[in-house]
Amino acid sequence: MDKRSNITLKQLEALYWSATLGTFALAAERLGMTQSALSKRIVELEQEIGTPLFDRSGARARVTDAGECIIPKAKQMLNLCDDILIAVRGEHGLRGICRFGISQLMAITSLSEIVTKVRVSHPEIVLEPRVAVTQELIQDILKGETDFALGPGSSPDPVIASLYLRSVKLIWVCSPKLSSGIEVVNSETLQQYPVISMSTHAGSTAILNSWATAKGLKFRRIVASNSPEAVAALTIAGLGISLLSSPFAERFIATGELRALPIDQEIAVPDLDYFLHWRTDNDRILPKAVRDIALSVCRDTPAVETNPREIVP
Amino acid sequence: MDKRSNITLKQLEALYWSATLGTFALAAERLGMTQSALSKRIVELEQEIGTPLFDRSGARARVTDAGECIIPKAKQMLNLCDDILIAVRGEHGLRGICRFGISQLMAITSLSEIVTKVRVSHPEIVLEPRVAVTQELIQDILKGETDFALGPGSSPDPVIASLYLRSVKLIWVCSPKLSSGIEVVNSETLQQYPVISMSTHAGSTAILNSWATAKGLKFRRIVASNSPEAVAALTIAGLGISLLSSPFAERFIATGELRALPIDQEIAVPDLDYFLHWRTDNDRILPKAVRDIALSVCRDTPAVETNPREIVP
DNA sequence: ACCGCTTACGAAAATCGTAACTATG
DNA sequence: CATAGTTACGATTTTCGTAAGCGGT
Repeated sequence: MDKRSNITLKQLEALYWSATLGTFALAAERLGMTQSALSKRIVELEQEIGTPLFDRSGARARVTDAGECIIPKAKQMLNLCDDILIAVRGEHGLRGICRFGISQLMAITSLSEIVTKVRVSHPEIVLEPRVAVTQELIQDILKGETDFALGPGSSPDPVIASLYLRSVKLIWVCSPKLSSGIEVVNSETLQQYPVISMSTHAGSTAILNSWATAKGLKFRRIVASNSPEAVAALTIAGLGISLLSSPFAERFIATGELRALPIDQEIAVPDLDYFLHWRTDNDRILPKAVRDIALSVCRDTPAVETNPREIVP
Repeated sequence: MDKRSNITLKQLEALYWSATLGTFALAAERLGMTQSALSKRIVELEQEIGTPLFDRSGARARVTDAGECIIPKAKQMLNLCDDILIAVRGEHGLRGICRFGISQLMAITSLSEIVTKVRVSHPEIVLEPRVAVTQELIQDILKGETDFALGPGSSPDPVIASLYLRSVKLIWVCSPKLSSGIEVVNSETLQQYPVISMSTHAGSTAILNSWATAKGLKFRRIVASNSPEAVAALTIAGLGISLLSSPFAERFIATGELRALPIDQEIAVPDLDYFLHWRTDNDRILPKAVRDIALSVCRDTPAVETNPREIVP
C-alpha cells in the first residue's frame, strides 16, 4: 500500500489554536465545533505523524516538544493558505472570523469606522468585537481568545506588543444638581463627594489610583462598575463625581446631563494613553489585516512619525 | 454563517500534479486515484477560491494565470507538510512514492545500492524505478512521470538540470565464435560484421552514431533493440559485433560468452557520460531526498570537487 | 474515432455532535 | 465537585469509483 501523509489543514488548525489558546475547549469554540470533535482531530494528527503532540497527564493538555516543533510550520501553512486566497481574489478574498477586544471609549468613537473599513476592503471577514476593560482585554489576548485589542494601559508580558495610538484627556464630571457646591476638584472636593469609578481592572481606574497616591490624595470610592455607561448614569443621578474620558463625557455634557469640573493645575490628572495590543506570535494574515485597519483608523499621529511611546518589545 | 476557507491539502496536491504533469489523467494515476475523482477535486478547489484554475476550452486542460500564481504557494505548503514529518520523526519520517528513471547499466550496477540506502534511511518511501533509454528517461522527467533519472546524455530543455555522475567506457565485443576472424575494430571490421546496437533513443547509440560520422566510418546496423540484455544475447549468439558499456559487458566476458575487441587508438570511441537529471522546478522534499541518495551512490568524484562537466542551468 | 474531461449515482468512509465516562486538582 | 479530555455511537456529510456523456482534435 502506498500510504500518503494525509495530514489535514483542519488538523493543523486545531493544533495551532489548541496550542495558542492552551485549551481544547477554547480552541473548539474558536473553530466553531465541539470539544469532542476537536479532540479527535488532534488524536488523528498525532496518529498521522506518529508522535503525541500534547501531554495529557496534567489537568490541561500541554504541548509537547514535538508539538512546539511543528507549530511554526503549521502556522506557515495556514498563512500560505490565506495567501492563496489573497493572491487570487485580492485583499477581498480574506475570509474568516477576527475577534478583537476594544475599550468602551474606542467602541464609541472608532469602532464603527473600523467595521466600515473592514467591510469595504474585506467583505468576507466576520468581526467579533468584545468590549471590556483593560485587564480583560490583555488577558483575552494572552489566552488567544482575541486577536488584538484597542485599549489603554499596557502589559509587562513580553509576548504582547503594544503600539501607541492616541492620548485621551480625563475630566472630572458631576451632575448639574451637585455643581452648585463644587467649583474645582481638589482634596476637599474629594473628601466631600464620593467618587464613582470603573472597576479596578480598568485603565482609567489605574490612572485614578496612581494619580491619587502620587498626589497624596484620598477619596471615597462608592461604586466600581465595569461599564462607563453605568458610571455615567450613576454620576448623572447625582451619586457622586467621576473621572471620565473627555470624548465619552462630551455627549452627556452636551445634553446638560453632566458638567465638567475644572481641576487645580497642580494636581492635574495625566492623560490616558491608548494602545493597540497584540501577541507578537500571532502572525496570521487575517488578524493582521484587520489590525492594520484598526491601526490606521485609531492612530492619532501620522505613521511616519517615530513615536517614543511605542513599546514594541 | 462563518465559512472558513476549507481548502484541502489534497486539493492542492491535485493542482500541483495536474499542473506539472499537464494532464488530469496522469496526475490521477500519480496520486493513485481516478480521473473522475481528481477532476472533482480540482473543481472543488476552484469553487473554494472562486476562480478557474484550468482552462478547459482546449483539448487538454491548461493552467490559468490564477493557477500559475498559486502553484508555488501550494508547493510550499506540501513541502512544509513533509517538513513536519521530517521534523517529528527524523528523515525516517518521509513517506510516499518516488518514481525515477534509470538506465539499464545503472540499474545493474547501482540500483541495488540506491534501494538499500533509501530503505535504510527512509523506510517508508516506496521506490518505483523505471528502466528506459535516455530519450525516454528525459521525456518522462519532462512529463513529470518520474522525479529524476539516472542515465547518459543530456537535454537542451532549460527546465532540466543535469549533474555529472561518472564516465563509462564503451567497448566493442563479439562472440568468441567470431573472434577468430577479428583482431581489432577498424573500418574493415565494421564493413565485414554487422553491428547490433540499441535503439536510436539510447545514449550509447547516440555516441555510436556521432562517433561513426566523426570518424567517417560506415557500418551495417542489423538490430536496434531497446534492451542491452537483448543486444548482448544477440551478440552472444554470434549475429554480429556490438558496442557495450564496459561494466555491463564484463559479466559476459567473465563467463566467456563475449570477448572484448581491441580498437585502433585513432578511432577510439569516446566515453559515455552519465548524469543525474531532474526538473529544476521539482523542489519537493521527498524526491530530493531520494535524489540526494542516488547522487551519493552514483557519483564517481568526491562531492567537493567542482566538475566542469556539471551542466546545471 | 480517440483522447481528455465532466456528470450522475450508488457505495463506502470520514466527520460531527450528543451523551456518558475518566481523571485531575 | 468542577473542569478538561476521551470514548461510544448514530446521523449527516463527504469522497470515491464505475459508467455514461460531451467536446475537441
